[in-house]
Amino acid sequence: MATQPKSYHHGDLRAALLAASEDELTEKGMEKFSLRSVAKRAGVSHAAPAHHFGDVKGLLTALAASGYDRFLATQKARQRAADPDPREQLIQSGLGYIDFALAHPALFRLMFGSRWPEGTDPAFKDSADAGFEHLLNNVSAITGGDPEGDLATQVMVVAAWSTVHGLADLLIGGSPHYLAEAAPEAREAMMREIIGRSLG
Amino acid sequence: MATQPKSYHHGDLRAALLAASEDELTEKGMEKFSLRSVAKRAGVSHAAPAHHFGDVKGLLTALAASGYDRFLATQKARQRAADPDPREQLIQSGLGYIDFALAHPALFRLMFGSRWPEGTDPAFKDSADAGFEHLLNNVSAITGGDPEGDLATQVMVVAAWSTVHGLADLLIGGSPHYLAEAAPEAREAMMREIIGRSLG
DNA sequence: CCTTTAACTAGACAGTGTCAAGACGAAATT
DNA sequence: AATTTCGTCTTGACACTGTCTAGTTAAAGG
Repeated sequence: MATQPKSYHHGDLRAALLAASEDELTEKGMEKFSLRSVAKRAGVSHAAPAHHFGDVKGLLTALAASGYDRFLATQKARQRAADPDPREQLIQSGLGYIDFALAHPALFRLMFGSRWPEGTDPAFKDSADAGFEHLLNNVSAITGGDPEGDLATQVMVVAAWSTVHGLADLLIGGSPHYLAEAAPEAREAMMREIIGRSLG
Repeated sequence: MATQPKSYHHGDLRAALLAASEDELTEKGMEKFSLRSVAKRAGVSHAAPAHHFGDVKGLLTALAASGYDRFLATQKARQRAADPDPREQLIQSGLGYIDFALAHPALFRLMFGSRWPEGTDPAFKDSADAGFEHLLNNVSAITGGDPEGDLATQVMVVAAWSTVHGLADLLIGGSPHYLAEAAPEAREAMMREIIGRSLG
């Protein structure tokens, strides 16, 4: 018993609340999410979260930021284990994008598909921007162009991102059925084909 | 004064509540949506909606179903006004898909990006399925293949849908900035290019 | 040891969705 | 034409929500 569990001061309540929030989100979804239930999970009073996050929006903003960090890590991990060819690297990053979405659907939709997070929050913005920059780097490694000036690079960025993002969001919703219900190998093969096609 | 506005029986409260729900959704977003506020908009008591829709999930399911109907109508309208070439028809349908998402972002995300609607509801299912069948028809008009058996047709269905859906969902979120902030003509040109590319 | 200060609790408040009971008014039955 | 029936809507209550204020605890600094 390295830590006494019931001291008045928690020790790292901020981290505990983030973990509890993610459990709450995973089990109940954003539709049934409750701040008081999160506090109960962490073993503190219902008003404790306010001191660390202000309100529920602040808590969800921090959770989404941590989500973006792990989201990027998932993509990079897949890229490290794959062929270093720039085109293959981008495809692997896209497959990691989709992996994360399917492993954490409610968190993914909190990040991308809701207005809960405060977009102007610095930590949130940094984490979200890092993901976008990673995409820009992956694409410019293929085209050799500047993401800010070169039109072909911009088009490839939008094409790859929208295709991968659309696949992720549709699959979370179970559509289309013959892709969502396909065997993992067949599904990945089809997604590889489609992502590759989007790159021209 | 064709109708007396304050009779005990409303007349068509069901339709009025659906319209009020959409206003509520548009103005406050799903995050601040309130059933009691919807009832107030329609000028009835807070418990009146229950008799027509059961609970809030029932109301949102019906709203999403009506959304799918208009969603499909938006796509068909754009197709009617365009070149009958099958490929151009599919692109126009996709641009209509995105038009609807940008015109009704909260409704679009209620339909595609939430677990609020009850997926097993017959009316909802019919409306949602009609949109999918329309996509299948558009694609098989290009490939000439059977959507259920032909792999190339299936791949094109997934490619087109995910690309268009991803564009719509990203644009609602304001990403990527150089596409979201582009002039309408430039934006449509880029989207045409990207959707066309997804078709191979 | 005493004071300061951050961390957390307790209680109250307005607002939420849902349920039970009843009031209203139109349509159906006699 | 009078009366019953029935779908429609209201009222009031309930448990639960997020947030605010005031107060309690315990760790840190002088």
